[in-house]
Amino acid sequence: MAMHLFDDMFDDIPSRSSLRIPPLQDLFPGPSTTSARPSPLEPIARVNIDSETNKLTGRRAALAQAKPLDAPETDDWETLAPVKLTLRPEVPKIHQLQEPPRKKQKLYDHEQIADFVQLPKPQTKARADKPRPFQPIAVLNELHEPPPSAALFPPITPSASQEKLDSSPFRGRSPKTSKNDGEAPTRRRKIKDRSTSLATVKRTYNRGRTKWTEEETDQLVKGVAIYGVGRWKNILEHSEFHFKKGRTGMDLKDRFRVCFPPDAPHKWVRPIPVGPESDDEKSESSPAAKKGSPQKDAYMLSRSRKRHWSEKEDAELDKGFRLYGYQWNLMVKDPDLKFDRRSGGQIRDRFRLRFPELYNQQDSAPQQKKPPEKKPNQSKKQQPPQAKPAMTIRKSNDLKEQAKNDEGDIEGEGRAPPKTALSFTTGLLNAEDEHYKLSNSILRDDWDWDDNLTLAPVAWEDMANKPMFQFD
DNA sequence: GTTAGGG
DNA sequence: CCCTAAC
Repeated sequence: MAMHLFDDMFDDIPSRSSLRIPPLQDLFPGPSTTSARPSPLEPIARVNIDSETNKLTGRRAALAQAKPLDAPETDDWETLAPVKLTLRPEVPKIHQLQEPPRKKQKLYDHEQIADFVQLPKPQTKARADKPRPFQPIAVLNELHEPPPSAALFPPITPSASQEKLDSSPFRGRSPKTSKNDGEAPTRRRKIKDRSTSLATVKRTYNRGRTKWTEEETDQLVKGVAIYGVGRWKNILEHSEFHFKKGRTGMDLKDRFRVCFPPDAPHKWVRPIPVGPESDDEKSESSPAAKKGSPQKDAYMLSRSRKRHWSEKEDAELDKGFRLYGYQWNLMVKDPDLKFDRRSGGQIRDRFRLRFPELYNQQDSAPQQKKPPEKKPNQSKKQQPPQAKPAMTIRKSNDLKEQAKNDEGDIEGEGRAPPKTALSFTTGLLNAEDEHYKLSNSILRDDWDWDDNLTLAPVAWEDMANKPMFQFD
C-alpha cells in the first residue's frame, strides 16, 4: 500500500529534464558499488539491529561503514581514525577575499552538498562578538567565576537565588574554552515562571554556541542514512558516532535543516541508485528510487507532520468532553464527534494544553460511561447509575489561574477563545453571571436523557468540579 | 520524553 | 540555539 501511495506522490512532478535539476551526485559514494547503496536520505522504516550485539546488520551496517569521497584506501578507515578522516584543509583566506559574498542560496549548491565531507560552510559574518557581561573581568583575574563585585548586585527578585546561579554569564562556559572547541556546555534547566510580576524579566539564558565540526556533520549525514530523517535520538546515540557532549536531538535536527533545507530538497537530494535492489530491504527503498527519479522531499517521508488543531476540532473536543469527560478514547470512537484522525492521546494532549487546570482535576472527576445512545436498543447491559462523586470545592486561586489562562488564549490567538462548554467549568467563578452558568451547565435542557440515569453524566461532572458556593 | 516548526 | 505545540 505504501508503495502505491508514494507512486502518486510524484505524479505531479515534472520530468527531470524540465526541472533542470543539478547533476545528480552520490552523497554517499562508495569505492565501487555505488549502485548497491541506498540513498542516504532514504527514509528507513525499519532498521535491522542484531539483538545480541546491538549492532546494525545487513545493508545498513554496510552503510554505516561508508567512506567519504576522499577517504584513504583502507578498509578500516573508520576504526583507525574515526575522528580525523574527514578533515579538510582550511579554505585559504584569500579565497574569501576574492570571492564576493555568496548568496545564501549558494550555500546549498549541489556541488557542495554532494560531497558530504565538505558541507556548507557557515557564513562567516565577521560579527563583532558581543562580549558577555563580566567576561573580560574573568579573563583578567583568571578566575572562572564571577568577580567579587558581582555579589554587590542586588537580586532581581526576592527568590532569585537559584536564578542568580543560572544566570551567571560564566555558567557552563569558562573563558578558557573561548575557542569553542570543547564540549558543549551543560544545558540549563528549564525554568517555568508563571508569576505575572516577573513576566517582563527575561529568565532564560543561552546555552552558548557549540560549533559543528565536519566530523559531526558527517556523522549526522551517516546517521540519517542509517536511521532516516527525524530519528535524531537514534543518530545521536549511535555507538559509532561521537557528537560533542551536550548535543541533543534538537541540535541534530537544526543542523540537518541548515545543511539540507527542506524547502529546497532538489539542492541536496542525491540520485537514486539504478541497479536492482540487492538484498533484504527492498521494501524500504522508495518507489522513486526504483523509477530512478530523484526523491522529491525526504522530509515528507519522515515522521508525520504535526497538525495544528483547528477551531472546529476544538469545538469537537469541547463537545467530547461534555459527553465523555476525560475518556479520550471514547471520543475517538464516537462517530458524532468528527475528529480527523486524532488519537485519544492527541485529544488528551490538546485538552491538557487548553485547560491545564481542568485537566489536573481529572483524578477527582467521576468516570463517565457512554452517553445516551440514539438508538437505545442496548438494553442488555444497563449500566447502573454512577455513584455520586465526592464533592470537591475548587480553590479560588485555581480558578484565577484558569481564568488567566483563558485570557492568555485571547491574547495569544488574537481572537476570542471559543466560548465552549468547557468554559462553564473552567471559568465559572470568574464570571459575574454565575447563576446563569450554573443553571445552564447543571440543569441543561438539551440533554438526551437516559432513563437509566438519574442525572445526566455531565451533571455529576459539573457538580464534582464546579463550586456550588463562592466564599470570596 | 521526543520531534517539527517557527523564531 | 531557543521555545512550544504536537506527538
